Amino acid sequence: MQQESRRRSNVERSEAMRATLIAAARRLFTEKGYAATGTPELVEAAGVTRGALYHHFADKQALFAAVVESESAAVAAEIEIAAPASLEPVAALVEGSMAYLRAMAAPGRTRLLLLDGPAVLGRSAMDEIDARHGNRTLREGLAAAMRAGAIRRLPLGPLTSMLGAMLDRAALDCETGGGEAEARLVVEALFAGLGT
Amino acid sequence: MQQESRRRSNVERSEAMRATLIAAARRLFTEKGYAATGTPELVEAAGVTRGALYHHFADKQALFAAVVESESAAVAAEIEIAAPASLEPVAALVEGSMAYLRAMAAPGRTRLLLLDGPAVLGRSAMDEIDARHGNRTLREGLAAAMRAGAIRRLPLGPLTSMLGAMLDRAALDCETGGGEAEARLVVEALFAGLGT
DNA sequence: CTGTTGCATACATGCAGCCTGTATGTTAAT
DNA sequence: ATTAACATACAGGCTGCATGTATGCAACAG
Repeated sequence: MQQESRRRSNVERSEAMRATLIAAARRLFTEKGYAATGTPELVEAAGVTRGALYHHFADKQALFAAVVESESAAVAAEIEIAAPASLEPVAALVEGSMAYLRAMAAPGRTRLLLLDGPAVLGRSAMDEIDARHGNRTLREGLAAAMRAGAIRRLPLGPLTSMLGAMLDRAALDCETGGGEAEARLVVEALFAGLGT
Repeated sequence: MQQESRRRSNVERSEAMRATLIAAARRLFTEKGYAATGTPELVEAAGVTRGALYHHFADKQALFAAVVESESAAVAAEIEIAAPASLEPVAALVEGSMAYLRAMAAPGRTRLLLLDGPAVLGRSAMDEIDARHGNRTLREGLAAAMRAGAIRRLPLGPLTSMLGAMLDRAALDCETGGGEAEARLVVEALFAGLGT
């Protein structure tokens, strides 16, 4: 009956352990933040010991990075569903932006990805992660809109970076009471203002 | 000769001690970040003991908040010099924005105010500080431009917040090699796009 | 094909060092 | 004399590592 859990290949064991640790870490990091979450509490929530943690991850920060990577990918996936390439360029930008705001409304995501992430991993490391996920979708949307002549031609890197930061901030504002509708007004006005 | 430093009123002693601690803290927090700066090292750099620190500040976080408050005020002062009310509204917005970027180029300021600040003090506390300093100047500039009919009427709170975040991000990008000239292009385009 | 032998991997436990916050002691101002 | 300003000593917790143990795995012998 417990034969499957006893007789398990090493790679299965490792993957299961990593998943368990990442799941527990995501829960605690999103609920209490990075600094307030200790590794003793973390492994106790996961039902394992600190030995397992430090076997699979170099340090607490590496586990945090794994959680950030995972959540960042989940957010990007939600965006790509809401803003398919079939939409008109500017509409896709607006819809993708709103999908980002909805995705970031998941409890604790803003703290994990926007507050603790940059402070713990540093801006450059977060940029590298973002470039593969959330910001990539925005960059592609902007590039498509420029190619179609729907918005002005501007330096793509800085523009993506700055508009992304604007959306990050909108996600934070939505969480602290700011209405999503008002954010949409501003987003639409800014994208419209970029029109040729 | 040392009479002045021996015979000193208590309020003078306190103010001098607070200033000494804040100065040392600013240096270390900007050089190494909040988490990597320990209070033993901090007081040793200031030439005092930990007793003095915990006499004047509730905890390490409170000292950090004092440093943030001080730097934030300094940045706002630099902006108000560069963007006087005599300028035309949109020009004042652009010049104020560029002054903000230059002010944030001081070593370590971006880490202090944009990375560690939000993570350590929380978004709401940082907002409360910003509302009295950096973001206040932007809000006033936007309100004036709206009153003059130079830009579209949009919800002032969200607009200020999101444009401020955009400038924060531009400051970070400038630090990691991104050219200030490119940032200016984007800033000018966005403000121009807001024009009526 | 099967049992055993040797090694690598996965994990548990215990330890050392550091840091934070507080409680207690001492000096100087009022 | 009383209180404020600071120094010193202490307790608790946390991180990372080093050591110990069990389990999977591969090769070889019989």
